[in-house]
Amino acid sequence: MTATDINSWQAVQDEVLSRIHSRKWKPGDLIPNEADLAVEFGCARATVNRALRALAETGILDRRRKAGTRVALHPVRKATLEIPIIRHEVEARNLPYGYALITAKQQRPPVDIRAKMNLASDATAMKVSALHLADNKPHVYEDRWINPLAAPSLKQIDFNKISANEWLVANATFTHGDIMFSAVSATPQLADILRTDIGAALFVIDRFTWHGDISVTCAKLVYAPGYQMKTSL
Amino acid sequence: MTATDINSWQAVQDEVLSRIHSRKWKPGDLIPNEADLAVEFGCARATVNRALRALAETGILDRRRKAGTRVALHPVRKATLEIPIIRHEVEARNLPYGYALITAKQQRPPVDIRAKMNLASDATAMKVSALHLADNKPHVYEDRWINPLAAPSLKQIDFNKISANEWLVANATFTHGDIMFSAVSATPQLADILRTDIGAALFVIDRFTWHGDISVTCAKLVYAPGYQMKTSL
DNA sequence: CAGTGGTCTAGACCACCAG
DNA sequence: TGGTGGTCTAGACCACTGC
Repeated sequence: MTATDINSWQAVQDEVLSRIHSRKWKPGDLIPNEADLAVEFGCARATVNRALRALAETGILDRRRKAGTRVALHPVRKATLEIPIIRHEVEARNLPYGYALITAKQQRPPVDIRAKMNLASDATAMKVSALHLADNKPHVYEDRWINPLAAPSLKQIDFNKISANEWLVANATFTHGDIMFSAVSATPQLADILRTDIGAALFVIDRFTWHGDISVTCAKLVYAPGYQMKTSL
Repeated sequence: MTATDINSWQAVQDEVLSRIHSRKWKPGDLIPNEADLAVEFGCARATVNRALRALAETGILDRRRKAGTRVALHPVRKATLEIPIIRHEVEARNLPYGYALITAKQQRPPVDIRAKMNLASDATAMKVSALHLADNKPHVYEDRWINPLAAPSLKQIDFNKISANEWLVANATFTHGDIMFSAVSATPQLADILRTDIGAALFVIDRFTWHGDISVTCAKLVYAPGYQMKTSL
């Protein structure tokens, strides 16, 4: 029995982490089972379970029925990225936010977009291009296709007043999506919009969202040079 | 009472998601409290709690004591990124993995690294530069400083045989870290190493890890053109 | 202050799967 | 096939916080 009982799942988690960090339990080691730890810590098994499950979700522990719980040998650490609304992201930095619509019109998407969004060959979709500003400087160029089937009230929206980014999150729920991060060189057009040099390295986020098997939107966000996306482990 | 009882937390989660996706519960709406839902679903409150807590962690719900549970108005969706060992990432794509050490030596780090790693002005650290190959082509350039205080057996390691990336995860646990994603233009040196053109847009990951208040390592990973980091929502 | 979510408990049964 | 984690339950108390 330890001097002070460990009776909250947070305390259990801290104790387990401390044993890992002190290398009492090393990567690859099998640790005691839940029942034994519950006895040792003086708490219920469910409490130990909650703590160990949380650690497994972050990738620090590996758990398998019958095989037991091990300290992860190759900690595939999971970083959680928050994907905020662009306006919030800018305002969180205490910078004035600005927004300028470039184009918004319904048209037939090019074949690659049609394929990715699984649209019929004669279908039309809403294309919205806009520039988000931070501190009166170009911040992100947003280039987006929206499937009208997924957002029926789409035609009545004035994308001069609200960004597609913001309108969609509240008005077109999605069930799942994919997101990709990459780097591209500024094309002449992008360089002009973002007021930077042709060839500058730009950070890009591509996002596809779905509602069941209906594509909702496909968006490309191109950030001005110098942008960094940060998170912690 | 629904036709079939909902008695697993997964089923509760599915039912709640289905009500959100069908817009029976819209963004901003207050949903019934745990006790009421437990009665409605015919399960224990703890089961409802487990389901709603999981949804809150992904950002779909907003929960506050006394105020209740609401469908998130601005779903700050959390994407979890897996940060794998580079060799595993390459092998997962069924490509042959290669590794070439460029330099590994103990030296005094430049002032900016010293500052970021919180090292004494006369301290030395191990600098390791290496190239990871996928399919015999340059894949990632790794440029890293390692604090010898955090990895005592450091000098005996032959970084020709194992990458610093891989050795560290198993031999120098960390308590927390920061990670940043950005885009840079290829310098002449980077272009040479990655066999690409000067000025090409490259995806970069910067990572700092700590063990308590001791810096463990600071790494820069520069990916060859075309690299995309993907995840799902 | 009172209602909500947050958590702990003790016990139970079950699903999975390594040996 | 037995040991392990995964989960559910019913009940209880607590912490926070909007009203």
